[in-house]
Amino acid sequence: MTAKTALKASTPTRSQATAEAIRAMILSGEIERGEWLRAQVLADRLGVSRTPVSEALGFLYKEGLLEYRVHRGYRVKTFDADLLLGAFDVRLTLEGLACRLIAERGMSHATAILVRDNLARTEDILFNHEWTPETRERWRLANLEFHDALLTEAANPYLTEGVLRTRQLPPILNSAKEPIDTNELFPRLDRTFSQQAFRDHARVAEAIEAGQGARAEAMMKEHIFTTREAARRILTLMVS
Amino acid sequence: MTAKTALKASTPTRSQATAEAIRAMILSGEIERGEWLRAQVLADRLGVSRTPVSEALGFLYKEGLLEYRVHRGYRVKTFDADLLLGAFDVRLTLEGLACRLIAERGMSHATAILVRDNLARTEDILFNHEWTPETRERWRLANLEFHDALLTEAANPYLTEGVLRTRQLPPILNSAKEPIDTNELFPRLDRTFSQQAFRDHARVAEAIEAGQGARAEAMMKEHIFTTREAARRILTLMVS
DNA sequence: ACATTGCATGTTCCATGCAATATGGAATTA
DNA sequence: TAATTCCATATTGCATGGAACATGCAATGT
Repeated sequence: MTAKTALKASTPTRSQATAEAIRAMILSGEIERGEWLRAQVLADRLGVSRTPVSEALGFLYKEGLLEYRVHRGYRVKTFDADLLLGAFDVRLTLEGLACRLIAERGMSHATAILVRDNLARTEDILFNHEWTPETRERWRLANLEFHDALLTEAANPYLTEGVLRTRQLPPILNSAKEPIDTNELFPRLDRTFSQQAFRDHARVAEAIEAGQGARAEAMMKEHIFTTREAARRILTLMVS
Repeated sequence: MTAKTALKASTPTRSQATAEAIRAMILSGEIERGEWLRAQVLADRLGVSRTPVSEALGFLYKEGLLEYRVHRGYRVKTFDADLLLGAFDVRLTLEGLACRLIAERGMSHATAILVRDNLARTEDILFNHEWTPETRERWRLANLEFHDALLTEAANPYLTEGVLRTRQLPPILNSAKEPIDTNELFPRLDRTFSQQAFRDHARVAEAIEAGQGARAEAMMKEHIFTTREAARRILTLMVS
């Protein structure tokens, strides 16, 4: 455990800063799954009182990151394969819906530009550079940007919120003491996966621009389904 | 404003009881849309301190019922037609997914019994009784029970949570000072709508029991789409 | 041995006082 | 008059102490 960590002052309230700090602790594995979170301990560690800690925990609870028991407090949610796969089911359904809606109602010019640029950058990363942890991270961020751009374009808070919730689980999965580095395990497979993902993205974008709603939806669902299967394989790896 | 209201002691903590009390105030129209919620006022009215009120407001905010501004507080979220229709888009997609998953993996015996019983009761309500506000309310509860049974059977917290969020909006819609009583406006239309909903339910159940995933999904989506269109008509009624 | 009851302990839950700040209008200026 | 600055005020945000309560263990009884 690190000593008293200073909170970023960039967030307007201590509660929000505290929530982000605790979230980071969970995702980094500093706080383990199933561990009870004591308010006083967190408050001391973060240099705030128990009040903003309590608010932050409630916030993360509503986000689905923690579980709660009256007069016992909060702890990092534990989950099994069914829960993880279920999260992917919801996610692919909702992101598929987003693509169809965008295709049917048309994409804004700004998003169209962003998506095209994103695809060009992603292609460059994948095919003009060596596959190192650094390029892999750049690819991961570009990948996220693509999905976020479409979510934003869909302009549906319920859809966005639902997707964001399902995204919490996979990072927790990797927050184990010995996170699984797929790139180290299967560098070629990992790169092939990324290239396939890029081609999926391109086809989704093509379908949207052509106004092919059903195709855009199906393609996005298939795209995320691939990730779902990968997650399942990793999960079985961890269990065995 | 009523005098100091005693909170139900049935909930384990004051915060939760307070959240439910405030939710009821919003849905009953006692608190109007766009109105700022002052913590001290609510605390006095409910006979608690500001702490549980604050927690309750944060809770309802995360549920999507309120909006929040730093150092200003919370107020009942205002919404437009796009947001409401978007909520229905998400809801029909997710409940459709639930039906498909259940059809594919098979329904538990307990749920099968419950669904069959629910359909029998609903049919009785609709075809063997006069259409009064009282029977209408009984139908509404039976209708809700059907949807909840399938949500429970799907056993996917992300799906359930997403649907519950979308359900918050329509009640707010009716929380205006002069709620729209569709039954009073169009009693025949209202009953016809309910009967159509019943037949939809029956077909969904039939498809699920037959293991027809795609049909179950499509039928549930169509079923909720009908409600979506009704909501849209009501909304235009309110604006004009 | 096993179940049940009572209790000590640690933690959450809540009340309250003070500090921080967003806001609306008065005072000021061009 | 219109725009701008400044400030009083109301309200939230936060800290802290004490009440309430779940839990695990020891004592007691069957």
